Amino acid sequence: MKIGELSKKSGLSRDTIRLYEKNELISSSASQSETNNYREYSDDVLLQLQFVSAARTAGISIADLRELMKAFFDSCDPSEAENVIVAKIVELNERIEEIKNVVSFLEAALLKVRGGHSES
Amino acid sequence: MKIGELSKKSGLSRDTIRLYEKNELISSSASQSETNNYREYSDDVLLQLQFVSAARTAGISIADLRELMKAFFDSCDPSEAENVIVAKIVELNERIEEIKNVVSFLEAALLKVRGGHSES
DNA sequence: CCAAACCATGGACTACTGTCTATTGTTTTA
DNA sequence: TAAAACAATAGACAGTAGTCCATGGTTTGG
Repeated sequence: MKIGELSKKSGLSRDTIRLYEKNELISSSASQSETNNYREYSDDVLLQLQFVSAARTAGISIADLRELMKAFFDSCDPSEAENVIVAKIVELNERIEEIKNVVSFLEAALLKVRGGHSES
Repeated sequence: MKIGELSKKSGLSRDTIRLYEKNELISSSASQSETNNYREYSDDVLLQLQFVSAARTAGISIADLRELMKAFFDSCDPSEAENVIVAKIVELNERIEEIKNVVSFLEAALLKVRGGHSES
């Protein structure tokens, strides 16, 4: 498919898709036609974009995603790929804990706001 | 305390502290001295900075933190403050779920990388 | 056929965060 | 008292992420 269709299906703008491609998060091939330089995207790219989109929402940087996507698709060395992925899982679990801490703090603050004016 | 001490205790740079103050995440008072315009920070500000720091690490934006800090300290209307805090808790829990989804995806990818070449 | 819709490219631009620098003034300390 | 350390301010700067625009080429539908 061409970028317009990919844009519609992924919900990402053309510009964003091109940005991701420039950063090697996805790849494309040249169009069949010899007369233009349109890019052709496979269905797999749509799946990849869906993952990338979710990961970006979760706060994973483009640079980190490049590493991940490379590990998924380009790695000649499986153990290298494994290391990258495991490291990212660890990091994300840490982030979950951080967010949980913030949530705990907010819940405590909520109790105070709701009524606990016992001190001072 | 003055900004140097606050910087040491919080682990944030003077510049970052000033940035946060400009964005109303913390506040300070004028120094006792009449001859300078140094700012004076209370111990509470240190606690606030520790929260802010954790929240920034967890990916909460300065703009959102301004709303939260305002809800904590400046709100004349407790139910308004409550709404802001509850909304943020909901949002953070959603973010946790998003990150968990990404982790699940990565774990599945790990299985594939580790050996599961059964299909295709 | 021709206009509308599509595509690629490059660069400008925005917003956000944070750092660094220069300047100037104040306090501390040796 | 003089140097060193500290402070405030403003503006420049850098990196990240994404959008917008201008240009020019291509495809498609009426």
